[in-house]
Amino acid sequence: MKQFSLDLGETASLGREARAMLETLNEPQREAVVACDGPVLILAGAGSGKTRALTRKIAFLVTAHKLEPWQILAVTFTNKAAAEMRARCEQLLGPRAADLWLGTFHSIGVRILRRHGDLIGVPRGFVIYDQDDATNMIGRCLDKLGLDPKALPPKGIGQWIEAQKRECRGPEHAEIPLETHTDRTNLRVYTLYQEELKKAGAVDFSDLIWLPWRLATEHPTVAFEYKSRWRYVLVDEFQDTNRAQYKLLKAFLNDERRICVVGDDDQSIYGWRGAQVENILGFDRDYPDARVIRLEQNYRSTRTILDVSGALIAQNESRHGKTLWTERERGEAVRVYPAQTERDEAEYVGRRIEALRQDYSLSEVAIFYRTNAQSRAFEDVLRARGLPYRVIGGLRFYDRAEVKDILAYLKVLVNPADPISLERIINRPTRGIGKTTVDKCRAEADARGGTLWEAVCALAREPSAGLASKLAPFVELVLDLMTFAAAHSALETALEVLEKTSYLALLEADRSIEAQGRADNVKELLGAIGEFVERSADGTLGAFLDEVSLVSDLDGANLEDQTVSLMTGHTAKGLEFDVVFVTGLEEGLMPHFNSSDSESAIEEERRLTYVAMTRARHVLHLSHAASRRRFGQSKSAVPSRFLDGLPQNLLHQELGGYSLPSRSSGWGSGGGWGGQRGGWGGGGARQAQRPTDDVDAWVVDEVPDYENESQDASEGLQRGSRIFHTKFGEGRVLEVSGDGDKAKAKVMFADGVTRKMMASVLTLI
DNA sequence: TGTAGTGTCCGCTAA
DNA sequence: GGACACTACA
Repeated sequence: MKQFSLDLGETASLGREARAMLETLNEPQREAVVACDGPVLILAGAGSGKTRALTRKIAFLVTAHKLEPWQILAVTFTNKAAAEMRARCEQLLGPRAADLWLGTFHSIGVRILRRHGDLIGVPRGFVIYDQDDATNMIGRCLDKLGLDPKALPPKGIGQWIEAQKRECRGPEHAEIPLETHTDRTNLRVYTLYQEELKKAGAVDFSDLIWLPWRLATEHPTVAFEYKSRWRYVLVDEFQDTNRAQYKLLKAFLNDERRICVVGDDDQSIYGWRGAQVENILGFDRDYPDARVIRLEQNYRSTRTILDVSGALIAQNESRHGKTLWTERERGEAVRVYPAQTERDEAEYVGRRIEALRQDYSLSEVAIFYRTNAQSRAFEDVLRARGLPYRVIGGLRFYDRAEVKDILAYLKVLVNPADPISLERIINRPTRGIGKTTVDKCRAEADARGGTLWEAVCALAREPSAGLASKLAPFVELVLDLMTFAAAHSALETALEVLEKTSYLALLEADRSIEAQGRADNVKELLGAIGEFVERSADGTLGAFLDEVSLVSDLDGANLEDQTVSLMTGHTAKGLEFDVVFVTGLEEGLMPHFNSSDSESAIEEERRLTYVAMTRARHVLHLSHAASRRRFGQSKSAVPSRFLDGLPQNLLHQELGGYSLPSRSSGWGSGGGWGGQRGGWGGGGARQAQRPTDDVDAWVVDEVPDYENESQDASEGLQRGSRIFHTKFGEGRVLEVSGDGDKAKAKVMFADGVTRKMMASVLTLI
């Protein structure tokens, strides 16, 4: 076999093409590219050019070591990252890059299962269940077992099952915990759940990881095939892999052990979904001969941003520890804005964006927050100021009811055994098949031991059952669509579904704003299908469904156009922007309430904050609010502990609305920020103050109520008032009864129908 | 069987 | 503030 090892000193003997792959790299990057003959761990700090090193390495393997692209497996965290890496490899290697095995763990899992899944009872045409579908399925299982879903929330059981699958433990596995009664019940559900999934021809997200592992361990021929194929394995964002993913990698790794993992323990932010920092912290235990390379030169941020974020992450106890440095300029101070309310915070962000607009493109501005719900205030302000923005994440496009409806139709056409999708569409749009009928169909399916679809077909053919008149047309519809789908493209099929079900027509006939939005979403889905058919070599329905099952929040977001980006810190991982706002730096939010119980959870929150801060190239803003609306109520908040201990000389304290209401000036002036955690004293000119201890004393009831200002129709509503209703549109009040919260109004709407409803759902116009 | 209204619970991050 | 379950009524 060809000599695989190359020392740095030997690079002179490389061909011109291979040498080019080493150009303009710094020393550690070059070392990372060249180290090819055994396990390699690259500890890559934020902005240290790891994607650059990875793509160069792939190209180096092809040009210097003459590996075929299909002999290289590269695993990324998101589809977007995979697409970017493929594009960059194409620049280096040309069309050869198309043959690389490059994708997320989940997409590679799908690929393997599609090819060999039948060996472990996964049919070729399986569908992928998202968390929603899986939860529904668990609900069905509880039903069958006669268990009460209120006492045993399906979501919780789902998490338990997911935890087992993360350890590659099937229901029969010896190490399943059985200590408590809950464990034992969960196992009963898990067992049935797996059976039902099998019957349905479906797999869930975690199955996409652990079933391929099972394939490899139970079927040596399969393992052998991939072991001989993949001569080099690269893994990005290794700090966020879970145990099953690591096991999967090892199961397909051959004796040459040519694996290169890249990650940053300081950026591990997915512990809550099973990521094992230990994978990266203990990599050199698993592979004692692993070469460890550190990339510590940062090319992204100013020195100030680096120093401030570095001071934050240095407070974590459990970390490899590394010091990022840069040759870049000192840059501007990090601005800290103490806001009064979340509205005030959003206004500040809006003002700053307008000021910075001269120097930076809006596509280079990002607002980060801890929870998706926080986007609202920013959206309101940006909209009011006419600043274009885009929210990434939150309610995902493919999670919207109308989109899921259409996808459910398509899933049933591919795999009618899928009961979750079938139940979703059986009465949508309404065709008189209600719960009672569906229950009868379920019972029939159980009695015959077959699938729900078989039961529906059988009952449709049996007039004596009394359900046939409702079911027969539905069965005929689905059968027609199946025939159609077999001979047409994914896009044509989707159009046919909409046509035959009148789904879109019904939405368009409904004049309400919601229905219009839903109709738009359906059309957007059609656009996505059309785009997929054009782009993909395999434009089948099945391929499309696979893809949409695995889209992440970032996928499809066009970050280039002239809009401000809003997203959570989690979604921001791997991205960078010139101007960054890290918002909501308050105790309870960042760190989040649910993480306050353990030091390790706090450390993860700190890493999340660190990730958010290190996205910034030039200008970084940190902000917090004295009070924030949660669940419709104002709640007071103190600045996050993460603000303490930042180097004061690198911060610029903005004057903000964060101040005590005048009537309670008893806290005195100046020095009020000393606090128990320290670090905030000293700023004599600072206007903002906070109470040192008694948080509950914080006065919030004077916070202006922006949300409900001049909108509540329950006051001022009278006979003859013109009103607006989100569903029925404009109307005129005929009669008002009751008062206050309980006031009701009789309204004549534009469609000529009179309706009686709560006054609180109406808006005066 | 479907719909609107009401009550209740719950709340983070996500492929 | 929203998702969901339950109830009253058409």
